Amino acid sequence: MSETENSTTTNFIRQIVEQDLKTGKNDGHVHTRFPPEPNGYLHIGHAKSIVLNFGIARDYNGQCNLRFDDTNPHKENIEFVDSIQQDVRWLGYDWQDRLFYASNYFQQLHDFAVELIQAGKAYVCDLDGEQMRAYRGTLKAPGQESPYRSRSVEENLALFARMKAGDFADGERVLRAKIDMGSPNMNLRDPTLYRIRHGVIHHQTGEAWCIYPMYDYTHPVSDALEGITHSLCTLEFEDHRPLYDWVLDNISISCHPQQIEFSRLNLEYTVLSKRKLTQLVDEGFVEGWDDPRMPTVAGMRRRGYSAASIREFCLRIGITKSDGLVEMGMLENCIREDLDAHAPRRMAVMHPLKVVIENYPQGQSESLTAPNHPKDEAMGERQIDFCREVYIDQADFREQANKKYKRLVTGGEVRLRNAYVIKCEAVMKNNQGEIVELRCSYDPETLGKNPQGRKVRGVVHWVSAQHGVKGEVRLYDRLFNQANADKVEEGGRFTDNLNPDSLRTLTDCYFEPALAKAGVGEQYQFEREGYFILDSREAAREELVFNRIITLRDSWAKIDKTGG
RNA sequence: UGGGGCGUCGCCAAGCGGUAAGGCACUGGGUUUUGAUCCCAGCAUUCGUAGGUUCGAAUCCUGCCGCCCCAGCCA
Repeated sequence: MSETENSTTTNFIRQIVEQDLKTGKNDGHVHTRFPPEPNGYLHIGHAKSIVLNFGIARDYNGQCNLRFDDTNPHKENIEFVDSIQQDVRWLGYDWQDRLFYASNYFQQLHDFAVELIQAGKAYVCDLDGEQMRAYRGTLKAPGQESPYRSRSVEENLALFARMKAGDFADGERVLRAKIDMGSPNMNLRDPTLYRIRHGVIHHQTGEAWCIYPMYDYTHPVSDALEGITHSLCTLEFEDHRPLYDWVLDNISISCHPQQIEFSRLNLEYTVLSKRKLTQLVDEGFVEGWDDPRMPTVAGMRRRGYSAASIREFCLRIGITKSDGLVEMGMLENCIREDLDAHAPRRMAVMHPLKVVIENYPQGQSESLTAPNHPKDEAMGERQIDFCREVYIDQADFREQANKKYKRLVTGGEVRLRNAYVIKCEAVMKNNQGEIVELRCSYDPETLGKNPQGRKVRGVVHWVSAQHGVKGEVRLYDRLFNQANADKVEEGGRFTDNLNPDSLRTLTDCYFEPALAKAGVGEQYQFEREGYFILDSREAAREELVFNRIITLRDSWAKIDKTGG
């Protein structure tokens, strides 16, 4: 697809980078990083950050590291570490040999902490969580200094060593920065630097450590150690920046990256917080992290979104500091644009209605040729079998309708896509009065050309009853009913907003024979219906199972609804 | 004693003192063996608001209003 990448794309962060380059800051280097915590799967909000960080590195001849911010072992695991790498790669980015873990720096982090203690800028505090909260003050009232704040350097050194040695239980003591309990910025009221965590096996360091550094302390040090020039993060870290700078100003390290914040992505009809996504998975509201309805990279991949379309989306929404709620239509347009250009066309009938073509010889069939793409001849063609009995979609026939309805009506004509024009001669019903079959005739002169003297406006897709392959289709709709899925009534839960009809399964579908050879990861357009992909988890099954990625734009639906 | 941010079309977003880009959505019209695609046209006299500075303000200044974030030993 025509990615706007690196052409017109600019944003305030790129402007800062360009300015830095111009003034020779950082010796003309650009070095970014994408630093996820491995406590869940990546979602489209992460994709925004990935596209930003790796994109800047690529466009300004710099580098971008992948770094796991793995300082809180009991929320993290190796499954997440693996999935994150897979997802970043799938999105099209390469960190080469620069895969890092914050835990790589545990020793250095420790040594810098000792340095802070020696400089009288950090102390061991015995207050428990509740006491600490009380001492911290409130948003409007200053905090009180901890009674342990004035311990001697020697005592702090000894205590910190004992923390590290495992002499204390979880929560018994922490190491704190000595900054300002009266600061209007809560983050500067002697923030915790280290806490004690026993009995957890860290996915990288095992049981080597029982003290773990906090994000606010770890992040600036990790960035500096890696020579990051621009440390990009989301808006909620804005008031952590003074602490980020404090850490680097008070340890013996020369590199001092610039933290720049941008707004996180909010998307209509879904949630993008790891906490909530975790709940959806853990409480069984969805099949898993890769459920096709999930806004995760894994879910979107399984759903059939292309990496290019996700990248394009991330570029189109831009980077700013204002928080917004992006319409789904924006994302949908990106995938439709990509798939329209690249997906081969096929025919599939999802609500079959049998059509018997009475003047077509019994037992006969023929192989018709159909292009794989209406505009791109290079995509070739395939054979489609035609015979006396075919299926069309129930929605493509009405006993009677006004002239706005361009499909088949009793006594009317319609073209079978890539085949002949047929005319409905009779409607067969069962005892309940339901339509079960159509009796039609076909005009043998209409293959590849229009009939003489009359216009046939409608075209419908079809599948040969004799040659078609039966299978399943899963139709996905928005996961939530509310555009702002996070917004809940007093006392409610965000899961109250879940759309009960986000998944519909159709088991009585017919696919044209060429679809039997569909491979994992191949997207198709089922003409007049939408874009589909084989479900990767069901690919081993004998029966075909397709996921609907997205419908085609449907202007008929609007006309029909307004009384067409 | 509160602090930090943000307000430009329905949504996203350029704009950086010289007279409101673009994309999505939407509305018309054309082409079409997909009611798709494609093409063409339309869509902010006005930038949260009230003042001020200026020949000139979305851009600078002041006040007001609205929204978001912060009181984890989470990130």
